[in-house]
Amino acid sequence: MVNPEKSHDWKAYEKPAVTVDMVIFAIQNNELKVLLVKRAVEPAKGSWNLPGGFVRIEESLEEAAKRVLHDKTGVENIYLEQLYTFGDPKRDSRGRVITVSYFALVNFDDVSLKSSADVSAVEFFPVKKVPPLAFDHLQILTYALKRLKWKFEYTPVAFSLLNKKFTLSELQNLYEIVFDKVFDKRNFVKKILSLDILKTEEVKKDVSHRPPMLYSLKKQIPEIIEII
Amino acid sequence: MVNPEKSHDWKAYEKPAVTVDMVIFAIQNNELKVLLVKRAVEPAKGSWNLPGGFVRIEESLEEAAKRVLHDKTGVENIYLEQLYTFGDPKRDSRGRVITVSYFALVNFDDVSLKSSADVSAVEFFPVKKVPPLAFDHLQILTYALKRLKWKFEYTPVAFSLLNKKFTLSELQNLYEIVFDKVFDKRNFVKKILSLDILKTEEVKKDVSHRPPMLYSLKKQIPEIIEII
DNA sequence: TGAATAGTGTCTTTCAGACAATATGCC
DNA sequence: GGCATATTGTCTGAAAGACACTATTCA
Repeated sequence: MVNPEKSHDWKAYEKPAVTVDMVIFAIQNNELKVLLVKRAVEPAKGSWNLPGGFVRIEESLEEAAKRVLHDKTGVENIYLEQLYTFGDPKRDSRGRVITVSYFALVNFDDVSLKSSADVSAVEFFPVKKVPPLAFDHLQILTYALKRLKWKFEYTPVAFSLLNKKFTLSELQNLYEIVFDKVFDKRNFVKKILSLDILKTEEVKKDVSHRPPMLYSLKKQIPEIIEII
Repeated sequence: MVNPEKSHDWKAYEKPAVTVDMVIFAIQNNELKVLLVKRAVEPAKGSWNLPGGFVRIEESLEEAAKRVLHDKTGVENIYLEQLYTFGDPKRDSRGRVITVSYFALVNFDDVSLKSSADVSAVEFFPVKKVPPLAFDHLQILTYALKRLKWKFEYTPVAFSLLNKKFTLSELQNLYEIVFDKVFDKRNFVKKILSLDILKTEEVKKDVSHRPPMLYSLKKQIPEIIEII
């Protein structure tokens, strides 16, 4: 076998294909959901998997991730973060495919799902009820869920899933969905407000009960901050 | 341009090269050091960079990382973790090269540095005094340092850098090197022992002062645990 | 005035952090 | 006894967590 480093002839060396796979989370009906696509082509035709695509030769990994995200959901400018790179030589039956996984948080109301030639369905599934996934995509999803919880605990990503102005109940509700447990309202509010990252807006209108205060994020927020 | 997903002819599509780059940390002379190699070949001939190599078509990413690590340092079975994947199209002047970075913690005493045809020098540098690095390797190193500190704070990785039996002073010394600050001895010991992850071994022999107690890690240790 | 949700305060316990004196072994 | 390093405890302040009642709007 040729050693590419020694021969300096690295271009002649066989290269793996590189893809991005997206774990796209959203909240709907008080549930945490993840976007899946049904494959219309081989391999694993007919099975569900994470949306993804090949990285083009002239685009960066993040550009590829944004392209896939936009193609499937129509959303832009959302929270996007690289997760992990999976490169087992046998993970794809077509040959050597290395995938760089990303996770994204989208506001469900902003999404308009779009299909394409290679998929027969695009759908959000509750993370507790995902169908069997092709390739190693369950492993990727599991990894993303772990990262999601960590991010909620230590960074202000949760606000990416809310509208610009939100109530403290909406925020608490979001944390309760992600961590799948209830928090004490008094302690939750005390903690959040003590972080000094929120400012009050106006009072919410058109609710059939005591109207809550609307809050928004302050301009300068630390990237790492213990939330819960 | 051909769309590989639609054409199903993805093998004809131009593929990027994939490398692994290693950030290998060790402690020597009470300093945190990182392993660098001096390039003997173009591009960037004569400049320092992180050790790395192309991922072979039949090996996993982690196998590639272990191979590079072993080739340069001779060590095996050490702490190894994937860091991040860098894929800017212009990061390497030779063409499209995506690199999966790894970080490793090695015990300096176990290392025997080895050169190879493509490098003219292999050397540990104090992280505070690294020479200019080729490509985006400074960015990778910066990222690795951030991860290293996080790992020290929240996981028991520090013990990978110590002998199996160690004194609490050695452990504290390690933390002081990594965080570049001093900790109060009483508070440090109180905190570490309260974690209930250490067990006492025998008293250390052959020291010319009061002999310290040796400790070792218990068998079952949580992966995430707030240390400091 | 009842239904629905918003908003708020106290107590206890735990933990981080500041701080220095005594113990042990070797020479 | 002197040197070098090991070992140990108390106090204070901050924050987490348990816990329940009052306020506001609308129908």
